[in-house]
Amino acid sequence: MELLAIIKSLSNETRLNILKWLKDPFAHFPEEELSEDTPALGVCVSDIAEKAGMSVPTVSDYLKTMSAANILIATRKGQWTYYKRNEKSIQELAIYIKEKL
Amino acid sequence: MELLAIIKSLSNETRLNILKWLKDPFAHFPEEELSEDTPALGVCVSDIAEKAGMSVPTVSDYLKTMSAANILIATRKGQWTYYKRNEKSIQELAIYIKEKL
DNA sequence: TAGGTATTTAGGGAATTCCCTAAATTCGCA
DNA sequence: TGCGAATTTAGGGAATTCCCTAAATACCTA
Repeated sequence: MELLAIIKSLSNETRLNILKWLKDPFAHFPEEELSEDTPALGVCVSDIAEKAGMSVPTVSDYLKTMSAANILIATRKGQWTYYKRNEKSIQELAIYIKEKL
Repeated sequence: MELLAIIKSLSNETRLNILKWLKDPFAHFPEEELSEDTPALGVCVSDIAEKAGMSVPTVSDYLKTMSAANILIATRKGQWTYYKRNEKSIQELAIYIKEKL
């Protein structure tokens, strides 16, 4: 648990929004971009960039930062990289703040 | 709960340390600087700056940011401003992350 | 009211973060 | 093999954050 790295990875409005959107992709991304694999894989970079209204490279880097902090999980599948939340880490963060911070 | 403001107020190593030090002032500040009022009031700016090894104005500003985010509580007493943790807000943060983020 | 101590406000240089475009890389498929 | 689509890497201008010194303010006490 690198608390500072996690907090920094969340200290930006867009990145915080991404985390929230990924909590329920079906509520936040166009249905035609999603599939039955979405719950297991997450959402691909370009769909997240589109939703964020930002360039793909910027969002790619944001997602990389968040998975480096272990708050997102990346899965490469063919030419796509899918990102989903790391629910375990998010719960650990909550517990750390509650008990240790 | 302004989540982004709270996270930003914690996204710096020194500020995060301050929050941890204030969890147990008697373990982190010289005894002669503390008193029976410490648990109720917290620790004054210059003692925190000294512990952090940073200038008083810098730490004063950090503390102001953290109390603006409602994560610390300031009490002015004479010429001193004491800062203590806002345990309620910290618990709310943990709960928000656990349940809403 | 004058002087001393604690803090805050102002101002600014250095470092970091934000977020873009261009180029490079990765991978699927004809 | 070669083209097209998705992503990542590189490079950099603009904005923000970091954290200092100097000056101003607040408050106490003689």
